[in-house]
Amino acid sequence: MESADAPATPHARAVAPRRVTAAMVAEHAGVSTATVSLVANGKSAGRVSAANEERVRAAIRELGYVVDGIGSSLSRGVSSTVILVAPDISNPFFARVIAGVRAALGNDYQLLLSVTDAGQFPSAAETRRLLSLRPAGLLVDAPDETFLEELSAPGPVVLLDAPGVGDRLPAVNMDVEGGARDLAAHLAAQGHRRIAYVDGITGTATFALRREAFLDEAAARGIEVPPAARVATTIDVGAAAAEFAASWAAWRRDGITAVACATDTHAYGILQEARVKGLSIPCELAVAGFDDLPYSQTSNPALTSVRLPADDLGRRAAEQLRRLIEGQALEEARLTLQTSLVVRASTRRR
Amino acid sequence: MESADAPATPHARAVAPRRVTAAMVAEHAGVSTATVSLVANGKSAGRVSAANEERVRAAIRELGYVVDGIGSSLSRGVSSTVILVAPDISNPFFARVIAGVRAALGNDYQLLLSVTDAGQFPSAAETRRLLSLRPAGLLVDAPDETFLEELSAPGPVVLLDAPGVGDRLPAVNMDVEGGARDLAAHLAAQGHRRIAYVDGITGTATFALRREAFLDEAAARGIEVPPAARVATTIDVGAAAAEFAASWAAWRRDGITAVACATDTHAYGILQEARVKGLSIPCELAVAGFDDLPYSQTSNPALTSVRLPADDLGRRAAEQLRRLIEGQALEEARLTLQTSLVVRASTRRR
DNA sequence: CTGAAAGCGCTTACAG
DNA sequence: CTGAAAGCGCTTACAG
Repeated sequence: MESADAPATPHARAVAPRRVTAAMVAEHAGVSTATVSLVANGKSAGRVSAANEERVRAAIRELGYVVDGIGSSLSRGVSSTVILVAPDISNPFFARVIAGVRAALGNDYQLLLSVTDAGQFPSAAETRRLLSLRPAGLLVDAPDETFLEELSAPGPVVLLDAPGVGDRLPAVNMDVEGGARDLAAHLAAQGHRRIAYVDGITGTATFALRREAFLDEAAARGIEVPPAARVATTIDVGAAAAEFAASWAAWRRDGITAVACATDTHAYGILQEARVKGLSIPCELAVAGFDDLPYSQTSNPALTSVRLPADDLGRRAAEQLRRLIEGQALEEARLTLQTSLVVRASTRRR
Repeated sequence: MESADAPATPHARAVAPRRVTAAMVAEHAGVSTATVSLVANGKSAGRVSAANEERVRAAIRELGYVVDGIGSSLSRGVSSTVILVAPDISNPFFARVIAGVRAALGNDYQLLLSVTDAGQFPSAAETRRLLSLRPAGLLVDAPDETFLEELSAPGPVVLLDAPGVGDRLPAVNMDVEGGARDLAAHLAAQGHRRIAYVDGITGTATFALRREAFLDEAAARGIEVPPAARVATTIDVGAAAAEFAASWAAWRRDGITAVACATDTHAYGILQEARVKGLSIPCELAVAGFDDLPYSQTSNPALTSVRLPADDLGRRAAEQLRRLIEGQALEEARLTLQTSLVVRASTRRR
């Protein structure tokens, strides 16, 4: 666009200078672009003389050269981007998952998130466009089967939090089942015999697993969860509070003494509304959740919760993906991380 | 890598087939890749015969061709990716901002998020790598001056929620100042004369603005906010609750009758702890926040809050960015969106 | 309306 | 150790 005979402005203007290319670096250093590429990518060991190496480094520094991601990707056939596809971004749990992913990816890969509206997944068309960016790998959080079917990614994929979904793909899951059973056992030990269960309303696999395991273990320990005491709301404090406000009178009559929730967020809603009703917790009503969000330590009363290893989930998934990207075989294609029940004041009667 | 004489498998295998290129489509349709490019990019009007157009479309369909983002970007000099850089992902407010951005971007641009740990911004090196992906444009949420200084993006940039920061860049802000003044006026009208202020602890510009405007308007209306009643915590329910628990006795002695918070999240903490202490809200203590998160409608009592137009913030910023990307001039480089005070039970004494 | 060809910036066998 | 050259997949003047 600019005329070619305009005087070359080296790095006089700090603002939006002409893009610095490997060719410019090469000329500046008096070497070929091949040498520049080797040095810039840290592949120079034993292949570039110390003198040239130093020259190239100096030129890179002076000109402020950064390897162009697009050119590099086209040439190598793949970018160094890892895309994390996730349906639920506004979740403190998810923020910690991301932190884990970033830690494992380090500086070698660029993490980008593709998110849609709450609970949604990208459409097939969106996914294809994502893949056309040639990501080095894909991380897919809490996917549904439909999404996985139309995914058919050509490269490495690792699922996170996808119990029972996409069985042929590598995945990192959490033992929510074990956590659910621990919780049921704990409530049984505290003497509860009739319990309510507040579920999530999305069809995410992990919720079904939490519920089924809880109900199963509860039944095995002589706890009843009457059909009228099984409800579901969106993952929202207010929605859970409203549901509890509407249900509590009947539940009380029915002899309910504890509420187990599919997420801590639901539990916060129960706590809030129980306080409004003047219920003493845990004496009149015990409350427990899943996730062990940070706030569960400071809520009043502190919330008993099944601790899910969010950071680890992200970290391990990213580690697996790296192995795949780097062509290594996975020792175990599907990992399941431990969970643990954290008992706090909201259920501790003793 | 594979030997060239391997039999071409057309679309027999659904799983990870060979990447379909424009050249393959061209051959299939009996045209040149130039024609394929024109059709695939919707630039065929008046430049491709109806017959060829149809042939190409058929071939695209049959082969499942998708324009390669990398090749396309390299050729055009820019990708169709918009990168949203944000320091605070786990925030319900931010989820709505993203929804607005997505709505405005539509299918023309691919939105990718670059996030770091809470409150952090990408390092200069990370940013350079981001830019090497040649994004069509950059959206930067709640930036600090340092980040903007080292940014120096070559392409279009629009800031969101960056009051008083990066004055030379286009931005979309919200009139938090007006909202803060409305809130102070409302509390004055309700008869409060001594108020506490709970601030955020990050140095984000919007918080400083909220606080200064509130304090200024409060002073103008004869309200005192004693130094001992100005505190700051992280944006966390538990942290705010703990702060209130520690401060309330002194505040009460000091005659404090209301607490204004920099975010609704802070306010939730105050509400929680006030309930624990058995305070009647709003009679003994009025509480208000900023953001008007969804939960503020259903909290008990419902929370008075300064409503910030999150969707609009995202939408308008993305619209501005699109104009910039498409080479149009901005009518107004810096927009300020209206805010409004939503009065609810937590402050309505009347 | 159409296609051959140049070029985007890089990486990587390959020959020396 | 080094560089010339091919090639990644696409877009876009350009000539016809």
